[in-house]
Amino acid sequence: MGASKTESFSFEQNEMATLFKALSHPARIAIVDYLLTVDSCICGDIVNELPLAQPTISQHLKELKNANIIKGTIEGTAICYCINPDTIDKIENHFGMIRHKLKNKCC
Amino acid sequence: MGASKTESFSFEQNEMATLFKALSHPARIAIVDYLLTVDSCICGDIVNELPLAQPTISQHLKELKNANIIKGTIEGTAICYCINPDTIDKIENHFGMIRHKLKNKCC
DNA sequence: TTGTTTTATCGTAATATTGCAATATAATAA
DNA sequence: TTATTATATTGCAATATTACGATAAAACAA
Repeated sequence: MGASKTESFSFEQNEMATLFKALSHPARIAIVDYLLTVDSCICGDIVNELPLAQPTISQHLKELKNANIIKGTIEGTAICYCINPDTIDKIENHFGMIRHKLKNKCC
Repeated sequence: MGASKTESFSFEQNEMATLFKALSHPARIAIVDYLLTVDSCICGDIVNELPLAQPTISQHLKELKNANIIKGTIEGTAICYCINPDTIDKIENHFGMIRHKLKNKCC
């Protein structure tokens, strides 16, 4: 064993787990943070911003892109990455649901 | 290589990454879901609810506990787990911040 | 005490993630 | 065309995660 038993869980559960997994690394949190501080959706100077090698950043960007947390558009030789607000909405809604269910609970 | 370069990132970035990592597995999402559906904070019949062996559930519960997403109180031989609303708050605040910074952005 | 029930831990195999050097690809410039 | 720049992919070593059988520990009952 060792692999996750994803087939045992619902689509929604797997979907949320995938979103959280994409955000489960400090470098990827830092990338999201950085994309939020720059006013325009600046591209690969993320490599200059973070203490990781270019292939490593590229890999983290790919994971964020696969999870739909960011999207990238080609601009000449560069690629412009930015946050996907729809996915942020989806995560916020999930916590809204949790918050709602948590009302009138003990503990 | 292979280990995360956690020391290269801020406390907050590591903290959020740790929270998301705790939620990055469908079984742990399912545990949180289940704890939200039961009215009282029911304990280890999570084992009966999920298609995973007892040691595996115990391990997942430990990770959720370490991340402060759930807390457990001893009740005789059983242990009663429930959601920690403070941690839910913390995550919601993080997305509140993202939402706020995302206002007036292009892409 | 012994037995029962419930949860945690140990040990280990299978698999996944992280990080980077080397290399490849894509778009533009000269 | 060749060069340059920016990003992606490959390959691999180090490490982490997942899952579970076996076993231990903790709380109570008889």
